[in-house]
Order: sequence, then C-alpha cells, then structure tokens
Amino acid sequence: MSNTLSETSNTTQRYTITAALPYTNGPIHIGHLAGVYVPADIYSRYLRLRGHDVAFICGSDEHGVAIPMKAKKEGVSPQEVIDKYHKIIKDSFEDFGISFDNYSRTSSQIHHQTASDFFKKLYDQGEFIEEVTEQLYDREAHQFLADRFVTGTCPRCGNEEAYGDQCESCGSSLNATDLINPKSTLTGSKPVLKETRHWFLPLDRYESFLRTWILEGHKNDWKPNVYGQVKSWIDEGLKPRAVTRDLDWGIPVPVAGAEGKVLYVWFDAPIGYISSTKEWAAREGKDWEPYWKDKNTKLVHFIGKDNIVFHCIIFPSMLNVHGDFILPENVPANEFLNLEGNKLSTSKNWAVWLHEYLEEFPDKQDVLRYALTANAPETKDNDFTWKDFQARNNNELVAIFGNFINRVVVLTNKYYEGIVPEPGTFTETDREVLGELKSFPEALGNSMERYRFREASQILMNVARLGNKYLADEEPWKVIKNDPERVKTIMYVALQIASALAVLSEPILPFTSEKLRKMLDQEGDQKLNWNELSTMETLLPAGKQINTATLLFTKIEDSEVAHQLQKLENTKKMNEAANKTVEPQKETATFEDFSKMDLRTGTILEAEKMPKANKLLILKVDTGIDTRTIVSGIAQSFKPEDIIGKKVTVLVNLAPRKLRGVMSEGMILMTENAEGKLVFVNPDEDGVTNGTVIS
RNA sequence: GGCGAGGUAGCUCAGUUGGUUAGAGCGUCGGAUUCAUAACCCGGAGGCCACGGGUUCAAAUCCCGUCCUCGCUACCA
Repeated sequence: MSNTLSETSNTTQRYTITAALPYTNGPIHIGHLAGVYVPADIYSRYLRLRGHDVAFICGSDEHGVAIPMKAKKEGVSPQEVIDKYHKIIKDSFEDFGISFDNYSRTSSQIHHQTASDFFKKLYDQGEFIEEVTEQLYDREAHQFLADRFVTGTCPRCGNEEAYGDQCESCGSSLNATDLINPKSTLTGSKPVLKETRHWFLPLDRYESFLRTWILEGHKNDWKPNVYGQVKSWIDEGLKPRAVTRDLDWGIPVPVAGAEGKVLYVWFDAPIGYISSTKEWAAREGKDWEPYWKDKNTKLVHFIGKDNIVFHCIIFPSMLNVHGDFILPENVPANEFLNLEGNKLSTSKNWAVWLHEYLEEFPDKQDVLRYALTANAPETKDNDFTWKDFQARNNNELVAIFGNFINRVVVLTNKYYEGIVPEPGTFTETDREVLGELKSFPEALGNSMERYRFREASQILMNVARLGNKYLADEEPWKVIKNDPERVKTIMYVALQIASALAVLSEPILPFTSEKLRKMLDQEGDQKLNWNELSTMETLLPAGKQINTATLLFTKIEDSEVAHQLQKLENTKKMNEAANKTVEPQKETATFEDFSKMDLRTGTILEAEKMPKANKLLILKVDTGIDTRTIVSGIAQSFKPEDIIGKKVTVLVNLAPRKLRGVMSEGMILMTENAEGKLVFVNPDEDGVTNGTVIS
C-alpha cells in the first residue's frame, strides 16, 4: 500500500493563521463567516488533523472613531459598547465551533503594550514622517475633532446637517474644514483651526520591497483578485499614510508631546494578531516568538476583500521595517456574500446574524458551515439564499451524507447486532472501492492547501457518494438471502467508508464528525488521524461494537425557509418605513430669502457626457433668458439622448461654478423616487414657455 | 474616466503553458431499486463558453475592440 501523501505535507510545519479581527460595533453575520471565519477554521482544523503545529488567532477590534460615535448615539460609554459586542461575537464564534486557539481583544493590556512598543521601535528607527497640519479643534472639549464629529452646512448642496467626512444628503465626500458654519457634535461650539502633529508611514518608500515581494514573488500562488488589487494599489502610487489620530479612544501615541493622540486603528489592529498570539502562548506555556519570527513558520491571513490593502501592503510594510517579523505566506481574501440578491448591511439590518441563527437553528452549525462553504465567494461575489441553504441540507447533507451513514449503521445493527463483521475475500470491486477511498485524503488535502474549500466540500460529499453507490451496486439486503457470508465483506467495506468520513468531515463539519465518531466508537485513543486514512489497512476493525444509528442531519421544511424569508421581508418593510421618515423642516426662510432665488422653467437642448467622469452630464439649457451650460450630476439616472427636449426647472442665479473644467451656470432641480432614481421637477402641463418665473 | 476582479448548462460553479464529442453538483425528465430521513443508484435532455473582429492547422483559453456585474479610485446633484 503506497503512501499517497506528499512528503512535504507529512513533515510537521508551524503555522500562524489569523482571521480578520471583527469590529465591535455589531454582531457577526453570514458575510463575515463565509468570507473569513469558516474558511480559516476549516484550514486550521485541517492542518491540526494533519499533525501540524497551528496557532489560530483572532480577537475583537475595539478601537477607532466609530466606537465612541456609536457610544454617544446610544448614550453609553465606549467601554460598554465594546464589552457588549465582544461578548456577543466571542460567544457566537464558540457556539458555532470556530476553533480559535485564542480570541483576544485590542483593549487588553498586552495589546496596548505590544502595539505601543511596535510604534516606538519604528519611531526610534526614524521610519515615520512627522507633519503638522491644521485641523478643527473644540476648545470647550479640549480636543481635536475627527471628521465625523463635525457637522455643518454642505458647501455643495446647502444641507445644514452634513458630516465632516460626508454629506448624507447629496453624497459628497468632504473634508471637515470645507463645511460652512462647522459645529462640534461634542459641545455644539464652533471649532477653531489648530495645528496638530501627526506621524505618517511612508509607504511610497516601500514600493520596491512590495514589488519584489508580491508582484514578483507571489505572482502565481496568490489569488488573482488579491494580486490584482495589490498591483492596482502599487501602480497607482503609494502615499504616506497617517498612523496617528487626534482622539481619546485607542492606544496613546508613546511619544513625548503626543498627548491626546492615539494610534490609528488600522495601525494597531493587525498588531492584535501578535498580541493575541502572545496571550495564547503565555496561557499555554509556550514561546510566542517562533510563531512570528521563525522563517519556517507559515503566516496566513484570512480576510475579506475590503481588507486587502491593509494586509498586503500596510501591515507587511510595518512588519518589514520593524525587521524582526516574518511576512505572510498567503492572504487568501474572499469576495463578498450577498443575501437574497442584496448586499449585506449591518446598518440596514440586511443580514443573517450568527447569534440569531444559532438560536433559531439549534444544533445545525454544520448546516450553515456547509452551505456557506459550498457556495463560498472564493472567486467572485456570491448570493446566499435560504432556498439554496435548504437544498444543500436536504439534497446533500441529509440525502447523501446522512443517508449513507444511516443505512450502514442500521444494516450493521440489523445483521450483526452492531458488531463490525469479519471480511472474507475482497472482490475486484471491493479492492477498487477501498483503493479509491484511500485517494480521498490527498485529493481533499490538495484542495484545502490551495484554499479551495468549495471544491473540498464537493470532494467530501463524493466520499459519501462512493459509499451510496457501493451499497446500491452490492445490494447487501438482497445478497443476505442467499449468501450471508458475502454480506459480511460488503458491510465491512461500507463501514470503512463511514469511518473515513468521520475523519475527513472534521474540518468542514466538526459537529457531525464528532457524532459520527461517537456512533462508530472512534473516540479518544481510537481516533484516527488524517494521514492514517491512507496508510492503515483497517480503519474500523472487525469485532468492534458500534452504536445504534442516530440521524446526523434532519430535513429543513419549507415553513422554516418561509419564516426566514418573512423575517427579511419585514426588515425590508422596516427600512422602507425608516426611509419614509421625512426630513425635518429647515429653519424659517423669509420671503426675502426666497425671492433671492430665481427659478425658471427651461428646456434641455443638448446633453453629453462629461469626459472622464461617471456622474456628470454637460447640458445646454434654454432658460428663456439665454442658452447656457449647466453641469449636472445625473449621468447615472439618465442617458444624454433621452433627456433632450425635457422641460426642467432651473435655478438660474446660482453662483457659477467650475466642474471638471466646465463652467456650470445654474442648477437643475431634481428629486428622487423610491428606488433612489433621480426625477426631474418640472411643470406637469404643456404650454409653459421657457423663462417663466416660478414663484 | 482610470485600475482590478468576474461574465461558461435553468441555478451555483470547475476548466486557460491553445489540441480529440466543453465538465461537476443542484434542478428537470426517464429508468431501476427498497437497506435507508420517498432517500440512494443508473441514464437522457439542456451550452454560438457575454458580443464583434484578429492571430493560428487548431481559440472558452492568446491579441484588439465593445457591452454588462462587482470592488477600489477620481468626480458628483
């Protein structure tokens, strides 16, 4: 019997596997699971089964401006926010069977120390650029204001409630210093400009390192989506990036004169992988350093595609200039998962929340793991539907996997009172089937090691298919009538397949694997490991007493799917209702204010796309007064040829403004329909001539 | 607009150092079977491989152009 496993994968290897730190401003949903935690867990479990030395590391990301923002909104302290979500997240991961060796949090003392030391070392090496800029400062609160903490009038659309980073009325992205009449949301006072010093990581200096390491070194072993994204960033030109913020929530900048400043959350978060490893090692009485410093250790980051730049460019640059650390071997980032055709959204509550799933589908962790793996967004965005979830369960887990185990165990109990029979002479078919069985560990392992978990889930199912086919072909229930001796061999072979399934299913279906091991009495020292599947002649020895059959999976009824769909439908309705809440009336305008605005009816004469812009159309409008050029950001709602001749309402005396080099003399009045599509505001009867005053 | 990723069967996806009739699972239709959660097993139908050019003896695969989806980025009522 030849050992089909490759030599390299049989030698023990040290792995440090990280899963993106979840941000503690909301619970975990299926998008996070499919993209990061399920694949990372499958990979980690697989490597452990192969006997490798694995540190599977994660923790809560608890810094950043969004935490105090949320705290303020809910009227609680930032600490209460992070404690709440840290607990929800940690508990739901545990219930779900994500096998982290350590789940830490970035508010921990060990992390503060580690991140602080990391910064200090780079600072002492002179890696940072220091720069002084003017930022808005709240004199009453004695602190600088992050963009989100400033509101004011949007310079573009006049909305008086625009945030410092973005106007939610017109969608413009802004700088806080652009706002007219800025107001601090902390105290309501008017912020002033004040100089502040910050430290920047000069990414531009690391370009050649990144090009050599990734673009040349990982051209073939990194996923195309990851490689392409990285190349795109590098080719666009890297710029120095601020690694400090004026904020009172986070890790203080460990430098004299940096009071009131903290490390930028994206600087400290990935260091959390290191501190979490330290925490684990201390608890386990191990040395953490080889996991981060030994050249033979393989470091793998599991993340979603939104994190590519941080894990492929910024963090490796930090590790590299620090000097002591190894670089990631791979960053198998996944794309995004959608839910029933729409993007997942925490704020819109468009999600399947893990903690809710665990309550509503008790003891069905593996079903979700399987459904998310079989339909994982490995190469492109994918859609999760409850119908698919049901089909994966009923047609694959129940009908193929569960059914095979059930028939084998039921027959064994029926014919032999649960004792594994002594096989006779193997037929050609028996030998072929057993031979094929021995090839699965390698095939499955290959998929795992190439991060192709979707493929792995199908290969696993093929093991059960092999078993079902073997039983269908050999028909022991018929043979028992005239050749009971032969049936012993058949059942023995079928039991070997069941036994292999107990091991092979562990990475993807850990709960099922455990139940199956119990059923086959393969626990404790009876427990087989992955490598033995191909080398051992006998997986389940004759004479062994197994237990009676219990169902591994149960059907999911249409009513359960309907219930979940109804839940989402309700969310949609709630969102619609929320969108209907009309904006509050603005403060009173005098008649004089209104009469300043000169509104006229007009007609669009010409329309063309603004070159090199996505949203802009250049319009020629007959205003009755003249024919003038107006640049309007409506290109995503209308094609130029469709709006020629359209009657419109024009604000003609708006101060002219240059947009992308074209002078725009006026504004077309628009509103929006329920789908967010723009709609012209225009006279609804014909015969109104251009230039007619609107009053 | 720039850059990146994707566009293959009704659905979800494999498949590119170019090479015989393009694959899998699910769904569908038919057959067989009854040990098993009416499940399993066998077979059939179903594809101008987004579109248009080009290179080649040969293109899903390489080149050029176009369209669509997603992301980043620019820009924006």
